Amino acid sequence: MALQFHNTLTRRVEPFAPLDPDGRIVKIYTCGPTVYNHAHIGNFRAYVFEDLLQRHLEYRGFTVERVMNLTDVDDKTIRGAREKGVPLADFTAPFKEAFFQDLETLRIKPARAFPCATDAEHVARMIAMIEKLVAGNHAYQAEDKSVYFRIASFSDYGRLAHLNLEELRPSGRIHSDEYEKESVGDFALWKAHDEADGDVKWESPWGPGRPGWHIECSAMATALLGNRLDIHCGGVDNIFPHHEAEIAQTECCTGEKFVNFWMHCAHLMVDGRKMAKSFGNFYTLRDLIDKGWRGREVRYVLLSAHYRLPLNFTFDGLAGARSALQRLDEWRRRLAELASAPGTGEPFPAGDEDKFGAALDDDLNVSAALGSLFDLVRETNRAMDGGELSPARVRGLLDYWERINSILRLEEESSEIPAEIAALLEERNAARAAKDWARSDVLRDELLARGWVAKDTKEGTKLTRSIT
RNA sequence: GGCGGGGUAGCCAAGUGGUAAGGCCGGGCUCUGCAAAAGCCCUAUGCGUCGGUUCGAUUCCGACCCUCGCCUCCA
Repeated sequence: MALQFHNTLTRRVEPFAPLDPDGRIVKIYTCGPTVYNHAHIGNFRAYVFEDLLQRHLEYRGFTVERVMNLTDVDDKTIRGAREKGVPLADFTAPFKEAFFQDLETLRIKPARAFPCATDAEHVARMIAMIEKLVAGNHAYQAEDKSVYFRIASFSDYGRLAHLNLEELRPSGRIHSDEYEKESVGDFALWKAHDEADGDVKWESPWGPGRPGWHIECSAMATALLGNRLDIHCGGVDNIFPHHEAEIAQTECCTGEKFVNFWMHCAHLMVDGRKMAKSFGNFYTLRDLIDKGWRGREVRYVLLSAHYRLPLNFTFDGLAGARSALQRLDEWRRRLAELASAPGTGEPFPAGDEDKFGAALDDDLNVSAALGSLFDLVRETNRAMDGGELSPARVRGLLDYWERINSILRLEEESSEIPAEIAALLEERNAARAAKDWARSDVLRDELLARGWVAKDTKEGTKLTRSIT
């Protein structure tokens, strides 16, 4: 099956082909976090989905150029800095650093660039774009000195979200100052400085102020990737208004179609309901790590359901992920032992029977892909039990695992056995050889206390790290 | 009110106009000094409800119920 993805613009699954005339480079822009706190696992669902997308494209031979922005100026960051009494940059810096650590914990491949909204060159570009929009009659300065995009000037506005602008119902999120706009749907490109912003301001042709949220993505995406993108990702809640606004601004500036494929992932829920601090079901990645869960376990949970379906996150699910991963670990370890003798691998899968890759080609059907992997695990375990797997075949299977793991990145943490642990193991082996079971059991407990599980198998005792 | 996701075993979750992948849990077996671990095997006459089309519907059509979300700075 040819590679195909769901496109929010058309609400259809469409064959994917990059803009690159050589068909090699894929340009992706992904909306990143607002750094006013630690990102929560719902945020990371989107980033893990984007990671899966990138890695699968790479599996298929594309070179992915991906950019992810960091929003480091907005109402929330300004408020946070004020409450703490520190400059904005000092307030956001630790959250930026934490975010990068979290990406690493979840084994998310870093983007090629992580531009920040406050980067001088990007602020300059935002201002330049706004000037162009004003000159082109797509934007205007209102009485409150802010500059707004005139949605009436862009006939496609509402196309991505499939919203009929006449039927929009006012919500509580509209601020009182917005009646200064020509239309209630007009959104801010440049926000005039006010008291609450403190010293957070940039000079502009419209007076001091700061960029609106939407324009930052348009400026940074076009600056780093060009006027046209292959794919733009985000959570479904970004469809409207954020991505709608991005299309309007960017296309009015460039006169070109901004994005070919819009891909949005559904929300994460926790225990069957929206994650919210008031429900007591709000978790950052750090909360889970502190509870003893591993990054790859969280990654597995976030990865294992299709990205366009709501994902219900539970601790039962996390425990299930742990068990499933151990099954994969054990399988890989068995293969590795059987493959230890040198030799040539027998290519696997034979021909084009790559069910795993084929499933992902179909709009990242990761559930089907994992299903095929576990089928393979069971079949080959059975063959290994019966001693029917040749070393060459085993090496081929290991090679296949390496390839699909370049997408999944679910391998176990490498665990070198420390000398003292090895010494305890030696001692226990001696006790067992002497059939001194009491001593053997004491040493097993000792190993366990130090975080290692001893398993006596017919090939001898094996050590693995205990969980938590 | 408008727009859009979902409802498949105890839990999570693929999928198809022809009789339900996979994972977790549970049960059985094997291995084993014991234990643990691991491996194998088993586990939905059923796919929200009610109608319709069809030789045949979980799949297509219609109505309805439930649930989650978006509707102007939430991934």
